[in-house]
Amino acid sequence: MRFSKLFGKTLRQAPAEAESISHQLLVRAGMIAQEAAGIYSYLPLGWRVLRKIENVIRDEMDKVGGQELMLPVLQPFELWQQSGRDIAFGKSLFTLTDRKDHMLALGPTHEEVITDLVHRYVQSYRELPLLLYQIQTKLRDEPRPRGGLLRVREFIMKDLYSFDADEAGLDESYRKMCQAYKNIYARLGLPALMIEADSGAIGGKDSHEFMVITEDGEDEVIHCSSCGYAANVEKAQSAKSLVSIHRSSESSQAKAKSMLPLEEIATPGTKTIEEVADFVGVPASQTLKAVFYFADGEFVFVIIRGDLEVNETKLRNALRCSDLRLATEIEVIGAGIVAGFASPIRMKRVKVVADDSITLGSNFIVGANKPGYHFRNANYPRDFQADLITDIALAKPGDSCPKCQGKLASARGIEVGHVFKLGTFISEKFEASFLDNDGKSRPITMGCYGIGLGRLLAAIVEKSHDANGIIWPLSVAPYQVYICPLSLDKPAVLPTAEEIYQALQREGIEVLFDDRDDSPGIKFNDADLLGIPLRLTLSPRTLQSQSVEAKWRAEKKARLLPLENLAPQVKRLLNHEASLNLEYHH
RNA sequence: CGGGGCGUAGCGCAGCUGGUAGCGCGCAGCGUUCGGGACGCUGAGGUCGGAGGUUCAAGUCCUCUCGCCCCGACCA
Repeated sequence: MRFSKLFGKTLRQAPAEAESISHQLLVRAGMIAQEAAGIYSYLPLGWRVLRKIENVIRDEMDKVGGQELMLPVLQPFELWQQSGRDIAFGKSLFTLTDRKDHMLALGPTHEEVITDLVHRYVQSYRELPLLLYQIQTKLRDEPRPRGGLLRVREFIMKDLYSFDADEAGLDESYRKMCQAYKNIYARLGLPALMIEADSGAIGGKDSHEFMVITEDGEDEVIHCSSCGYAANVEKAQSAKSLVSIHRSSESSQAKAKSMLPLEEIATPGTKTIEEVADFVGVPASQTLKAVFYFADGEFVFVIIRGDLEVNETKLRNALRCSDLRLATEIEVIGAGIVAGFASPIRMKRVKVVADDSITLGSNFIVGANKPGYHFRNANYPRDFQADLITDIALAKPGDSCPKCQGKLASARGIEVGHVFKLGTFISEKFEASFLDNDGKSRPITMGCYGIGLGRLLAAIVEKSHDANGIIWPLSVAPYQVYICPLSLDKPAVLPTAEEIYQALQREGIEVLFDDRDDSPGIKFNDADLLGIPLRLTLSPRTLQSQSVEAKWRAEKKARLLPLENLAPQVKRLLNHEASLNLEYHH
């Protein structure tokens, strides 16, 4: 490609709205252009990168036996009603009506369509397992697109669905897919961490996300440096026992003995946990905190140890509700609760959900549901009950690791892949079943596996750039070589560059030829901004010694290559680099 | 949906207490330059996001509206 003919323009300054590094660099390099919030065009350079990423993914999917197909973007709305996910997706689902007033959804994902399809084709266990995938545009009306390509409303995604006869089969498909994902990230030069993830209120049992740790990421990852435990904060656990060894070895009888009689104490003007704890003279972990929610319209009293925070994702899952919001103070009062002195002990009957932390301690301070009063020595279950006791606490940096008691830390990450064990939830809704070898009908066990291509592209830029621009790994670079002739008006420069351009292309090398009559500064800066891996510079100076200068984008130093037989030399350099990368990753 | 910010030339911005729009980059032409964003001269490009209002007069003041960005809520 001749630079002078390339559609797209490099910018010295990024648009003001570009905040994240990847957004700035991709726009400045002329790779993407914004159309509306969360809607982008890929310009020729960006599209070349995207197609390369796509081919790496396709290659790895095919290697594990995936079969590529193409499902429709327009989906009958009935399919979403059938799975019940029209409600779960809510407003994120783009819908429209056709000329006959028939409602259609623009596919945000394709479990419904593919399960409906598989249900019509698969009858026997002999046809399983099955791995079907597509690489296609997805549409989601995200409440808040952000960060350039990091979160958008229209994006290209590879989604694969696995269909197995049983859990064991699913486990095997899941394992294969995780390995394939790791291969993909390795080939793209992307350090991705596999972490435990939340699978949502109607998801299956296991779910993992692949995270690239970077400041511009929008997810929070909680991880332990001593044992490698890592999870999305939505899912992460932390050890809640404050004096773990002592307390876990304590018998329940000893605990019962240590319970003191419940006692009402005056705590005037103490509304917050800090005020109460200070007033009474105990740590926050010796108090109980009450928080109030509406879950699908039902008032819920949530109780948790005073030093912990509620993890709303966990709470939503525990309640199996789709809509969860904090109750307003007026609603709390309306439920007969004395705000600031709320108590599970002295109140009218409402649903109570407790964090399991309340079972780990004893003799807590808790509200008395009476203005200006708290109880001392509240103990579960002696003094109050709960409808549900489970882990609903938010893990925080500094907490103890649930696996090894090491210290947890927090980091920001970009989710570059998400895999789920769906189980039979969706196949049952669509009656996607098969006959096993005993002639019995059983639902197909499903898994789904997604990678967003644009986000992957952005993540690569986030992780691989310097002050001058992008540094593409060879595997996805829009071009492999950048030919940079200087002083075009001097004899031999342009004709020689032209010859090299032709010769490299004959070797099958992808070349961007900077044939513009511009100053060296402009050319070098653009070459750096675009991030083409190998730059070949020729000028009257290098031609004097019958050579060109070769420089890797990622390196400082350059070397001279003789003009004689240049193309095979460049080919060898590129092959060597490619093999180094593979070795490094495997 | 809550909070904050911003819409003036392709991009980055200036334009105060109202007086009829400017700078840098980029773009076009000519000339001089040519190893890390060179220089001179000439030139093209704007219904100041939109609608309504106040005023002799609105980019500037008022009302409404649309769009974009950030934080949060939300998020298979």
